[in-house]
Amino acid sequence: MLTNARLFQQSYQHPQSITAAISQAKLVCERNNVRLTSAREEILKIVWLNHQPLGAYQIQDELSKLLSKKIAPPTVYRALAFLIDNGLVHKLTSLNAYVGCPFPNSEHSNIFLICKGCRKVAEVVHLPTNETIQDVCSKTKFGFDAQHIEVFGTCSNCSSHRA
Amino acid sequence: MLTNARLFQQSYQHPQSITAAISQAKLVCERNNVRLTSAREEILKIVWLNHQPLGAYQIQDELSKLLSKKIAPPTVYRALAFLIDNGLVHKLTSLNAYVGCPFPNSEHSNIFLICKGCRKVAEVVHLPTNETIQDVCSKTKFGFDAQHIEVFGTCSNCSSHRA
DNA sequence: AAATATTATGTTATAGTATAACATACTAAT
DNA sequence: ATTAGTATGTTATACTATAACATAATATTT
Repeated sequence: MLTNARLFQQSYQHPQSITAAISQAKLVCERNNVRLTSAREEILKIVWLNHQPLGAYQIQDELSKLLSKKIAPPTVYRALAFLIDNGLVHKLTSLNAYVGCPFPNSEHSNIFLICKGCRKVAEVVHLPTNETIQDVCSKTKFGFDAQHIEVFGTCSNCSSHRA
Repeated sequence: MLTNARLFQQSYQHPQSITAAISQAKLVCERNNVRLTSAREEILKIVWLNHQPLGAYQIQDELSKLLSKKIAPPTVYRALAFLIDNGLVHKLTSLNAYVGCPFPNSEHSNIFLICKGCRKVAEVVHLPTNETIQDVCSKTKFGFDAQHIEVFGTCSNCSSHRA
């Protein structure tokens, strides 16, 4: 099982993870033969710098501050669409918010653990869950394309602190 | 495994399922000690009459036609919130659309099979998937509250017709 | 290097989704 | 009959996202 669930721990401060994420993003873009432009890179950084998923208009504000100029929504949405297409960012549909993908290279099942306490979100790759979903699809003769799983609850840090 | 996936079949025309859904809804509301008012009941019918998930503003239009008067968004959203709270309707967050729950009485895992061809959505209750998700939660010490699973693909009817 | 094609961004306007706030009406329980 | 609680009507507005068209940057061909 592959996960970044340790980000739920207070001590976890994603050490050099942003720079690692950016260099990995560069590799992904090279492989996909697409361009990681500065706007896209800045937005990826902004998403990564925040432990909580960000809304598009929060990203707009951050980018606007960073560049000291007005940014219009299409700029943000276009960059997000690009990042999502290339597996670098995910949209959490129940929150209308966006998070950086911690393992853009792996095939993944997109399980998101969303903490109601701290609002942080961890992603998990879990093959057994993929298999059970495949089982559901075969039983219903449903041709599988993609899945999106959001799990709501309380992370370990929040449950120990607010116990 | 509990599912209404047969609605994907063209022949499936939910026979008396709307009236069954309404009477079941009445039981649920009685049990929960809440009121299924006429606005709520009409909206539940509207959602049930459509095989495809409906957006809130589509529901608004339908209700407006049905009652021959203007309906404002809060009326729809309040009824939807009520129906969702009582497990009678689900929101598909990736579509911003709403569907009737075929088995409001059962504890369920909320797996939605969303067909890209006909846009119909089936719901599935599948305990093994629940168990794998529980496993993910215990491994990450994440206190489980709820889950929402959306699976995208092509239903049997669409894949046989467009093969 | 210049011309062209392709891709990305800026800009304005608007579409689509959802809720706040307050007034009124209905229902249930004294 | 009065009151408390719940539900609905109404208006305005907030939040989320995209269409459409102009401009700029990059890549490709000549």
